Amino acid sequence: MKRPTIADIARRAGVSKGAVSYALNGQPGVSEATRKRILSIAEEIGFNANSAARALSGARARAVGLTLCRPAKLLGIEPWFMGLISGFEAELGARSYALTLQVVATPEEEIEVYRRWWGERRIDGVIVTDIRKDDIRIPVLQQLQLPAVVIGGPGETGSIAQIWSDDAGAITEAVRYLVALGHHRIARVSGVSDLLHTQNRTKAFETVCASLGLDHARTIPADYTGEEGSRATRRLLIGGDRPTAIIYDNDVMAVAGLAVAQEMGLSVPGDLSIVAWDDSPLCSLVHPPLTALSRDISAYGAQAALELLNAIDGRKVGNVEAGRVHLTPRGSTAPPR
Amino acid sequence: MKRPTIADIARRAGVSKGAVSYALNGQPGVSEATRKRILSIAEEIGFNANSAARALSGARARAVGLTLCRPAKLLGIEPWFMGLISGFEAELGARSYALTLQVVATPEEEIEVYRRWWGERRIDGVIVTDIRKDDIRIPVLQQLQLPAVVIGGPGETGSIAQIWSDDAGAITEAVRYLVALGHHRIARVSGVSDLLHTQNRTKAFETVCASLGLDHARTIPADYTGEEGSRATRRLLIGGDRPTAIIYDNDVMAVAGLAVAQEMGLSVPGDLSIVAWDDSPLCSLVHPPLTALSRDISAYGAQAALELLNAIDGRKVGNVEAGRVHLTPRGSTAPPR
DNA sequence: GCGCATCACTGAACCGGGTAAGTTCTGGGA
DNA sequence: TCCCAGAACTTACCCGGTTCAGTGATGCGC
Repeated sequence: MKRPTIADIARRAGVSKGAVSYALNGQPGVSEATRKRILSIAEEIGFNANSAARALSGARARAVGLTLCRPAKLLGIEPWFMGLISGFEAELGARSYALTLQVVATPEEEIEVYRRWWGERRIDGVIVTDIRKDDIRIPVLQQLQLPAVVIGGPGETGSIAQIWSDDAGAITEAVRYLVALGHHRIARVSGVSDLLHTQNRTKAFETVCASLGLDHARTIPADYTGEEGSRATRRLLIGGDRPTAIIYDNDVMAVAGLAVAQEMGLSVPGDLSIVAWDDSPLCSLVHPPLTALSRDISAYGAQAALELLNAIDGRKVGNVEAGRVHLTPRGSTAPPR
Repeated sequence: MKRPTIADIARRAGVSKGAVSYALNGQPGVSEATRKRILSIAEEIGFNANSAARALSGARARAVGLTLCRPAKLLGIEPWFMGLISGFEAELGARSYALTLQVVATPEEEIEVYRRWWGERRIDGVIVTDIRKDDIRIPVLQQLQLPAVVIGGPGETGSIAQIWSDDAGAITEAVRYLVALGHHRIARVSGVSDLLHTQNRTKAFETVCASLGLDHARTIPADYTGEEGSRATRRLLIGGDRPTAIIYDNDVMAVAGLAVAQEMGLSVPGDLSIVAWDDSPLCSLVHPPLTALSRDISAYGAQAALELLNAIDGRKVGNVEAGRVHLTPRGSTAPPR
């Protein structure tokens, strides 16, 4: 089956290629009558512009790139990325931008992918996640002048757009809630510690605990995986002055922590209260369902995509705060016995 | 920063564009010495061929497409797709093929996306999942002559390559194992019932139960979500002759089923044994860890990508059985009390 | 009735690689 | 010495859109 081109349309409409191009793109230069005729022919023969030809002349690939830099094992189970991806799609799909995905192992490899994409003109911009302090990807993107949007922060991203959520406010709310329930010994199991948002959360956690006079507050670093979540939880629970509440930096570690508590014969929430960061169906799936810090990840992704499209179109972009994180109380939190 | 082109290389090497193209593609027509010189210049200035230009002349986009047709909520939590994606990437990345993703709501919309991709020449082939009986996507792909590989089955896909796993054998093994433990009342909570592999599993489940003389065997249809998993489990457990073992068609429903059992005060595996289809970190995360039907999803994806690349290159493709599914016993199965 | 602006369109160049066809040069055999 | 084969290139066109300069035709004001 032969793919129709604008030349086919031009022939049938009895006009030149140029006129067809103007008509299809809503440019001035053709009469309304001709435009209608051309559009109806295009519709009739099922015309879609060849993306390569368009990219070659117009310098717009109509695609954006996303790299996933997490071990495959974790990628699968963490709802975060898929939520983000659905959000992107909502905005991208509406403007028929494609999303190109690449799984990488390290930030260095990620930079290589950016360079390759840029050289190949394969994408018009990238979405950057898992931002670190003094992230080595930022200067490369600036040097390449590759439009980008950073998810996470707030941090220093120079001229690059940024979407972030108020992690400090959220963790403060969670700690205050636990204290209000009567907890005094609160611990936290954190995600990968060189990520910027982990550092922001840790700082905020320490600040609020200090201000409330909680002496036993401490953060055990982990890496978002269930294994590390279990290990950190065991370390916390076998100690003499074990915490009565634990806040986990993601849902996977929280579920793992719940399993450890059950395995040790502790009742949740009687002996231990659990709060998960990032609500997902996983949190309501287990028993008891987990109290969580919820945010609309999909909306977060949509907002990021929109910001990136703005950057690609050369419009002004900024430093945007995403929708609020709010606490969703469920069965895993209660006053300590 | 200007992107280097073959014209830049040609100028620096003192040869024509054509010679550079031959050299870079390993074609005959240039001397070994010139080829080396050209390659080293390309390396030095960080040349990457413009994918649009290449696609336009060579008619190869060096990208493959994948559509995800599941509600966003489920997409996030099911490890299956992300596992598959990592698998694809392993093969695609090695040949610098890109993976283009699109989230869709219905098979009809999926067909629209295929047509658009085809018209835009954006991709060289597609990976088709969630295959149904008399799937409406198959004839469209054949008509467009769009290279494709179908994941799932076995079923009728005509000339299109297919990767499938022995679901019938796996469910037979699971039932035999439960019977060997002493279970007689075994139920199953299935996935979306018009999917081909669900039907294959249901048929095999009925066959093996009949051959073993299990009268109480029954399948409750669900849809892979935690909500439906819970609902089906409740229906099964409140009945008079409640099953002593349940097999779930995915891990998410199995975890939800475990939570329902705990909520109803039933002990797992004392009062109820649970088997999950598709092992994932989620299964080892909960307490007790779930006995699962394991398969290497990532390898499954890699195999599919390889088969698709073969189809794109016009090589013969066939009907491939993926690695075996095997039973991984964990804490959620035991003899009934 | 003339000049000029505007509209509607055409023709051709262009983007950056791929490749068929043509050209030049070298060396070996008769 | 001449001829021819083959290597090592160059030239030029192709892919399918976009865009800019140019061309008639029309309308409008004076």
